[in-house]
Amino acid sequence: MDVLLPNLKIKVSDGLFQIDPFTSKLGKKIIFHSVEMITELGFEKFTFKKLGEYIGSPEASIYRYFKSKNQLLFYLISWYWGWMECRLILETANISSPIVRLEKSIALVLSNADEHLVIEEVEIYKLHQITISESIKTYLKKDVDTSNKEGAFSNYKQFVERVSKIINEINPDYKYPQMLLTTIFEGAHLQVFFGEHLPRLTNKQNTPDYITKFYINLALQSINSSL
Amino acid sequence: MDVLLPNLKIKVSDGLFQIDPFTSKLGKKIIFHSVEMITELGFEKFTFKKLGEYIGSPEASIYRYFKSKNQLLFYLISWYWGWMECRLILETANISSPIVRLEKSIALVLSNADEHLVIEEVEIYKLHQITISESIKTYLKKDVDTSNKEGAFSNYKQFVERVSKIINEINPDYKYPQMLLTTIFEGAHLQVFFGEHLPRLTNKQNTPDYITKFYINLALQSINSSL
DNA sequence: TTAAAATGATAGTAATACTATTATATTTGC
DNA sequence: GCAAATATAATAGTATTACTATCATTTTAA
Repeated sequence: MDVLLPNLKIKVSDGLFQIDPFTSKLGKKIIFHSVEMITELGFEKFTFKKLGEYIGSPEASIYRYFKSKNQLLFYLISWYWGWMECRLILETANISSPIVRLEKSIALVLSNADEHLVIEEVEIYKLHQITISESIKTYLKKDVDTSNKEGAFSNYKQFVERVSKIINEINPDYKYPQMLLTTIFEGAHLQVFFGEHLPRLTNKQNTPDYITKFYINLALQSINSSL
Repeated sequence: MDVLLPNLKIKVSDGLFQIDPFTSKLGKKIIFHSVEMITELGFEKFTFKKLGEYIGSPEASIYRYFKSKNQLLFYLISWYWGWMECRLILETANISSPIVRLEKSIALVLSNADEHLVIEEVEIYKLHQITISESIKTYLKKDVDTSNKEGAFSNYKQFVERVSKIINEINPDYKYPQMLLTTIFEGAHLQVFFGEHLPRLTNKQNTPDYITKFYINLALQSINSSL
């Protein structure tokens, strides 16, 4: 896909960085290696000091790109949803059936990229894992309203919005598209996590796409019910 | 209800405390005021130092009851699910229809208590709010397997288990009761939060119980589908 | 070529999440 | 009622975190 979209530039709200990291070598190193380190350590144990040591730059230089490690995480996850929207557009183009488009959208959220795919210095596979375990934590905070104003969730909202419209093509009277979709997207990420760590909270199956199928069924049932 | 169940003692795994807080005055103060402070400050900005200053005891004394602030949060949320299971048992007793029992179970997760209800030093209303915004964060961590072994999620799993059985009464062939329920419970908490802070990610209605109705419908549709 | 901008090197700060030690209350068993 | 055991208070200390500040040096752009 990097071959197909060579001039792709994912948009991220400018409240999510101090200097656009893609404008310099150091910026790109910050992106690439922060994704690596957060995947490995988890966000909590990740620090700018460790990142600085790893890439051979002082902490202070990283702070010129991102004012806090929270801002960096917002940036990465926002980039992820921007990237997901691109994929969504591509993968649903030229499909007339809204049901099929919805199915593809749900499958997309659960599908990870090839393990070695790197777009714009971003290791997609690792960023997907970060999103699964960290994204929900970014809004469940006391200062969510501030983060929201800085644009932390714009790309996610836009993604949800786009899929909502597909739902309303299927059933124009359906009243809960956003509610249904966030239930599905957040639920889907959670089931992946439960499957690995808390199996009694899910129903893991041998087929690789049981989660996708479950949520596609859930969506279609709800959309077509007379709620 | 405190009148109905005067001898109620909620069980919490003994990996979630160092000394049972209900065995002493100080312990009870820790529980009561930590619930207050976490509600007010959010868990991140809550510290044992602040709590100690507030209740007039040194930090070190609190550490004898809970080895970390994480352990205290696990304790509180575990207590919450223990309490919820009690309510579940009471509220579904003597109801023969499993569909009605399931409906009551879902409604229960979304219903908050009276604002001034205090059981065993716990302000239920505030603990419900803590659970909404903090519980999901407690498992999405790198050390989830350790916390799990310490019993951090036992009460939640048991609650889910109990409701799962109701689902299987409705449809013995249904394969995904846990997956459906965690989707609903976590989703329900999230929609409450979105309704207050990120309205574009939900579909808030004027009726107070629109979330409950949405999830009850979702559950019944899925359980009766031939998935 | 020069000045502006970015980066590096280094230092410092307040707060966090604890641990350790010793003194003083409080409770319990006899 | 009193000693022994136990719980709590008072105080100090540590490594780490999440930054901020300053100034020298390198890189880049006009």
